[in-house]
Amino acid sequence: MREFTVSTPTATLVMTPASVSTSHDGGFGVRMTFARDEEIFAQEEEADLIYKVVSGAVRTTCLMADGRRQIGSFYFAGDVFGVEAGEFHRFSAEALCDLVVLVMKRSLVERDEALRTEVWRATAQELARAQEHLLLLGRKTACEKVASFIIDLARRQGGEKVFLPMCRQDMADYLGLTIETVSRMMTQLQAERAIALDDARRVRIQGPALERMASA
Amino acid sequence: MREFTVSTPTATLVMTPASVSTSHDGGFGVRMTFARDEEIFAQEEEADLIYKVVSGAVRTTCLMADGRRQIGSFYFAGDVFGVEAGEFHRFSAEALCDLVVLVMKRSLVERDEALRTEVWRATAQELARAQEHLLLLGRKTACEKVASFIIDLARRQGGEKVFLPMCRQDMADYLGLTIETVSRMMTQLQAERAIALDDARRVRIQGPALERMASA
DNA sequence: CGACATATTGAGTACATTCAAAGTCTGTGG
DNA sequence: CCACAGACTTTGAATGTACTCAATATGTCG
Repeated sequence: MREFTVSTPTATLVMTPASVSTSHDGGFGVRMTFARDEEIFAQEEEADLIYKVVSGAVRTTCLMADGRRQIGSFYFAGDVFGVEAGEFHRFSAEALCDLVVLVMKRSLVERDEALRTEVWRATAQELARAQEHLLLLGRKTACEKVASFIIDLARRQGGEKVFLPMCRQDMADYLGLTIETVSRMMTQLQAERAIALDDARRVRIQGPALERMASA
Repeated sequence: MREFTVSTPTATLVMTPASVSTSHDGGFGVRMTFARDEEIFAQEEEADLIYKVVSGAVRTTCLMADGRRQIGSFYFAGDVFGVEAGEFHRFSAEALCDLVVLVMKRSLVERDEALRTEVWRATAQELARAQEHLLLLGRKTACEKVASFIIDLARRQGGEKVFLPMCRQDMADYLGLTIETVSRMMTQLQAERAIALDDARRVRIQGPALERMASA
């Protein structure tokens, strides 16, 4: 169906003394960088590390045997990801674009009071996001899904101008749609003057029309 | 669209000395009971309590302005629910059937080491469930949704015989379908000898056929 | 038994999909 | 600077899965 560059995280892991920081920024330890589409961890892989985005963006995806794909979430600067209830990752994580993260051993996080609190907050926040996502997937129309998605990104980026760091396929796999449908809805939102497109990835929200179409 | 009996929790809150237990069972404090379809907490209500099911079952639901409904999760004996990242509940919670829960103040949980750990584990587990639910809603067919749902319940109940404590409307709102489609899929699964129905709520899983249809 | 809620079945429709083609953007090399 | 290749996006036409509306069946409780 689609292909992914499967390169090992270690291939780009920077472990020079200069790249290792031991405190600040929540106490997360090692800095790592990934190129666009590189895998950070794989589905079914052991989950002994916890990550925090410094810059760039991440998607987590679940791939079914026949190639169907669901994106669980997108993560941006400041977001924590990779937290699991069990021993293994249930989704894989990939860099949406060039990425810098801080990485910490799960066992260390569990021992440190402040880190544990931070990770707990992040987990609860992620659950809230997932629940919002459930409503979107289960009960919203294609148009509402796309509108909600743009509004969500706008909130996270804090402005009327929204940059979409992901391709249409990623949007589709997040929204439970096809690329064609996403594209059609973008066109429709433009026609209805809810958004304007500078190019495929640069959206401007035009007044309150989009909010109305999202049925938040 | 549909109606709910909106009665206050306090109406059935048992606060006699006999019903108050202070420890055991994870340290959750006060015992409360709810009748079928009673509301435990409401969407947008302040989230200052955390709950644990003793017996019975719970559904959490999000209601849109136009009546569309999404069920976030079902909770059974031993499950913790009502945990929020923010100050308010984003879903409401209702008793699926006669229900007994243990209730504890959120502020107390946050102060107690053992409780905090238990609640954290429950939150991470709930996130994992929600992610599985995302895949189901976003990428599975109606038939796969119903098959997966029955298998999930079977795992939680631990056996070939599955009891569905919820009505078809609740199943539909969990699976992002209509009652008619759920009903048709139940009939289809029967026709294909994946399940047998003793009555609408008593399902027997017939060998490995159902697993195959779930595309887990 | 009759009344009401819940569940199933049937027929026609609609929304999103599939398959196909055309258009746009980006980067590379001449 | 322009031409070309490849990836991504948009548009078009036909199809199909799940939905809506309607009727019937089953179950439960007075």
